[in-house]
Amino acid sequence: MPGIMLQVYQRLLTAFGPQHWWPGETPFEVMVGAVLTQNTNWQNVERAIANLRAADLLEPHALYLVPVDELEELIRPAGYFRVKARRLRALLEFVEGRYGGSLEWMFRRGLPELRDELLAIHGIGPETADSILLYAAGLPVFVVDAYTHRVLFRHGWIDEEADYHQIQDYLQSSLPQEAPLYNEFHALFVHLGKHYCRKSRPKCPECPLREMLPEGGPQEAAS
DNA sequence: TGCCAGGCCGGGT
DNA sequence: ACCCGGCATGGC
Repeated sequence: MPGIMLQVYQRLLTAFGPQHWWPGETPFEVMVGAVLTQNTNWQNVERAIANLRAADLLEPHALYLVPVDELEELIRPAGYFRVKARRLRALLEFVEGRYGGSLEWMFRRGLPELRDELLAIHGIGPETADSILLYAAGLPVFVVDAYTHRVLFRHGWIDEEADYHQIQDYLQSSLPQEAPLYNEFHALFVHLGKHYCRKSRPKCPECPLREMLPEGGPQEAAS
């Protein structure tokens, strides 16, 4: 009998199909997107990325040479643009200073050292670090986000107060440790969270996981 | 038209 | 240790 999370994965995959989800055309674009999407709609991030692409700046050394105030204007559509410009600077200075601007060299560092290095950068928290590790470097790290938390909590599979690493451990210990699986599963969580397991007005009756809800419906958030 | 979106940091208790 | 405000744009 397969684990519950494997069953969830199978159901979502059957219902939605493979997402082939890759949040960028290159590893560097993925890295930039990971910072820009912090608490922000992906659609806004795409506008900011489009600005960077139009300016031919989707490359570590080129972007590193851009002054913060210019960077701010380029990424303005992504929101929190002053904060994010500085977070991107911190990341770029790290890549430049520590790895000579080479993501190849950076990714060669591997787990768990690279994760620790990323977390030490100002403005890079667990989700941003893990997005870079999974989607840019292809390393087997499950990305936990607000959608993941909500889906797992509403079905009673985790506590509402479960922190990032508890949720990550739960998923990684329930699944084969394979990057392609984590990649696809995370994308399926996002799709589910956006269209069915939404924050307000969830569509549980039509959700592919409806039969896996606890007795009496989804867990409600504590008041 | 308000509410929300793929977080993270820093300051106050 | 915990809680909370700040950060900002654009779509539904």
